[in-house]
Amino acid sequence: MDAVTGLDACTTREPDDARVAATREHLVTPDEASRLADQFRLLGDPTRAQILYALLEAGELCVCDLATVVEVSDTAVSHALRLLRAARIVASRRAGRMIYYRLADAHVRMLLDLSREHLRHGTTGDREERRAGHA
Amino acid sequence: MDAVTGLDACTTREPDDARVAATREHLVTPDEASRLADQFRLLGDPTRAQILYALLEAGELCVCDLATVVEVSDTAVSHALRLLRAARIVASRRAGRMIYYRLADAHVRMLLDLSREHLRHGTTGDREERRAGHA
DNA sequence: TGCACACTTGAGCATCTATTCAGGAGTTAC
DNA sequence: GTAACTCCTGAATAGATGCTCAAGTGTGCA
Repeated sequence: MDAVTGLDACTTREPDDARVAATREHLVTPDEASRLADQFRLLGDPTRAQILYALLEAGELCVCDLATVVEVSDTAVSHALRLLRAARIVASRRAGRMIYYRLADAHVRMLLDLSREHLRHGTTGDREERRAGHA
Repeated sequence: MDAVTGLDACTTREPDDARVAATREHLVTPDEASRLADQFRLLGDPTRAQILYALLEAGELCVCDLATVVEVSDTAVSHALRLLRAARIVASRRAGRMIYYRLADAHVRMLLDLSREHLRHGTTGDREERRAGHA
């Protein structure tokens, strides 16, 4: 299994041992990758995305208003918020019989804003890696 | 359906019309939300996340090396890369019989880096919204 | 020309997910 | 107390997803 000595994995041939070893050195662990994927996956649903962007705009909204804005049932919103709350992506505050939700931290806001700008302004501030036109 | 006049959606009562209308004004469209969700969803799988972070570290890797690093079959990697390529999250370059993949643009790198730092350093540079301790 | 290699593609399948429906919990007002 | 209201929860179902297996494409080498 040692990547440096080169006796491993690929279906048929040995991989580029040095490069594999170097990459593995600083790579996120499977556990970290799994947690990162969990975070991204929660943003990866149209309903939840709309909820989050609505909160990004409004600051905070109750379940009822969120359901109106996003145009889905309040039950669906509640289920969505349950997942987002468990992942600490949103936070809540009770005011009477209403419960107001908001984005939990600046990180989420940055992520949402960054992605929205990327979507809207062509393909964001990259434009590198474009010299040769490969697939 | 007009949010300003307040004759709509919530299961039983009328929502906070002004707030709903104001939010809708600058909100991402359902179509935009859907495309944003598509992007996030592609990052929301442990295998794809590991692939992307491996590319973030290594710069570029062939399918074979990616399979070794991530410890999944080369077929699974290929399927994952197919989706990432279609979404222009990764780009490819052929060199002989190998095909090297890399992250397609700076935006993706920023997104991955931002999220990894957030995961590792507690809950990133937020720490606001923490005064009262609600759910 | 033929074979081996690196990668891709398609089908099949087990698993996960997002919604709806029905009912419950907590809050306010009477 | 009862009633109305906002939101939450659990079960059920239709649809999406990611893997494996088997076969196909394109490249390099003898």
